[in-house]
Amino acid sequence: MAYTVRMADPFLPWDQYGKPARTRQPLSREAIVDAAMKIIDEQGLSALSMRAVAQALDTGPASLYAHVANKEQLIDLVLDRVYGEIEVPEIDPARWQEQLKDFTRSGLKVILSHRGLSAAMLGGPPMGPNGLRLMEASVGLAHAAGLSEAHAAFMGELVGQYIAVNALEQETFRERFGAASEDEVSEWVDQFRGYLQSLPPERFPTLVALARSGALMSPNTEEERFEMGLDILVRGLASYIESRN
Amino acid sequence: MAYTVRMADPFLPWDQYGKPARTRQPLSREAIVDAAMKIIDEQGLSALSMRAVAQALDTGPASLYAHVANKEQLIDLVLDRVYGEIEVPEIDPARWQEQLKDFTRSGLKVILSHRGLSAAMLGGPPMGPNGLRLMEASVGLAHAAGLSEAHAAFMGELVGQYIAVNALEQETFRERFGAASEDEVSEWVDQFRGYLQSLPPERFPTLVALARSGALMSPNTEEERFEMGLDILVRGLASYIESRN
DNA sequence: ACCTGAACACCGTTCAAGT
DNA sequence: ACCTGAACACCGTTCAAGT
Repeated sequence: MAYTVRMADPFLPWDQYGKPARTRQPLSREAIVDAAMKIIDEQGLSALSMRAVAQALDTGPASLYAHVANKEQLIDLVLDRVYGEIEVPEIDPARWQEQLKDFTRSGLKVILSHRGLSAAMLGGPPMGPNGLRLMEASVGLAHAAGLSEAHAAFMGELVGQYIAVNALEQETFRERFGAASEDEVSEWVDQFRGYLQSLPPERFPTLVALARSGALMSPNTEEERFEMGLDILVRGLASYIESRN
Repeated sequence: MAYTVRMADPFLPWDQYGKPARTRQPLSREAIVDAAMKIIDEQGLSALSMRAVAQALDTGPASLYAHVANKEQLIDLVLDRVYGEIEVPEIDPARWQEQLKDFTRSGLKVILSHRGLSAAMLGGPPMGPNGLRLMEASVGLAHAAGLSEAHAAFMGELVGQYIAVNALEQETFRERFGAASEDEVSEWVDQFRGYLQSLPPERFPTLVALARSGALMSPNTEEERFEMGLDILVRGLASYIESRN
């Protein structure tokens, strides 16, 4: 067996007498969430494992379980921290439509800045402190728009789902074509268009017409698509509210 | 080493001369998809593993890779088969709203009957043969309603996302409370209501009012919630279409 | 061409043992 | 109370070898 240097060895000059050479900061829930967040931001949610978090903290995976119930809870904790980054509006009933849109846009931007986390948003309603803040904002907005609290609560969920689904869609698209150049993407689109054109027009009249019509999908960029869906959502809400009066 | 019975052993009485005793049907993509589907229906998508599929087919996991590129592709194949179970309407432009709603309802019902699969729906636009059939139906419906093909294509995606998100929500709810009795659920709701009531009313005015107002969420059942969201979606679409004329 | 056993490089979580 | 090493019971996928 080889001789290995131990921290407590009093003969090493860099070892300050009385305390161990390098006190690693002790494990804590906060430190664990920090480490998890860093992994997600750098490598995406799919790279998050209890083992990776443990390694970042220079310990073994089993040690994490003293501070966190399981991986699911850890992700929820990260998610709630991320929710804290989303700006919420001061509610102005007269401008609820524009405020709701801004809120949704800001939510999308934040969640997209933590790769892969959008998938975790669909795990259930946000129940952490920051999640409740968001709930209050969107439910409050819908309430100010004229919905009962109960209907407004449902509306808050719709908005959250809209953000999550859009973030997820944009992420999976980037994952599939992220490495590809613009040329490669448009080549792929051309191929797909060609495939649609080759379908039997009796059974697929609209898709064939679509392929022939030039643009495959008219809201073309991610942003245009997000905005169009958001417009439809807000229009639907406004129409629903009107129908109740 | 123990003597092990071999299929070709000519001395065993149940071994019919000339062909092996039990010719297992050969592996095929179809058989693999069958087996995967059975596992999903019985135990949910989370129980689907290449190893489980292989075991069901009495072989090793490596054998599957001669017929299927990877697990992701296998899930896509299962998904497309499930898409085949969804009924599509004969398009009648005058009734597009009701037809769209029926189509969405039928889609939800089918996807819910294959536990966990809804999560896979969010992996991208459906590109298999049955998926294209659905695309033609929803895009055709939106086109009949007055949208350009390109806008209609985007609309088709919205509908798919709405189905997926609702199925996913209902499934995660059942997963979390599926084992619980109605009493346990309502006890949990009461607890949550109490928590909301205890929040500082200055910072959470709407949530506190909501908790005090009795019903936590007004569309109460899964079905009511689905229908209300669907109503909002269709209203939004109708309003959007009108604004373009 | 298809199938196989064995291996690679991972997972989340538990548990007895240490401090 | 907190941390650890080791193990349990899994994963998806690859690869050389067999038929």
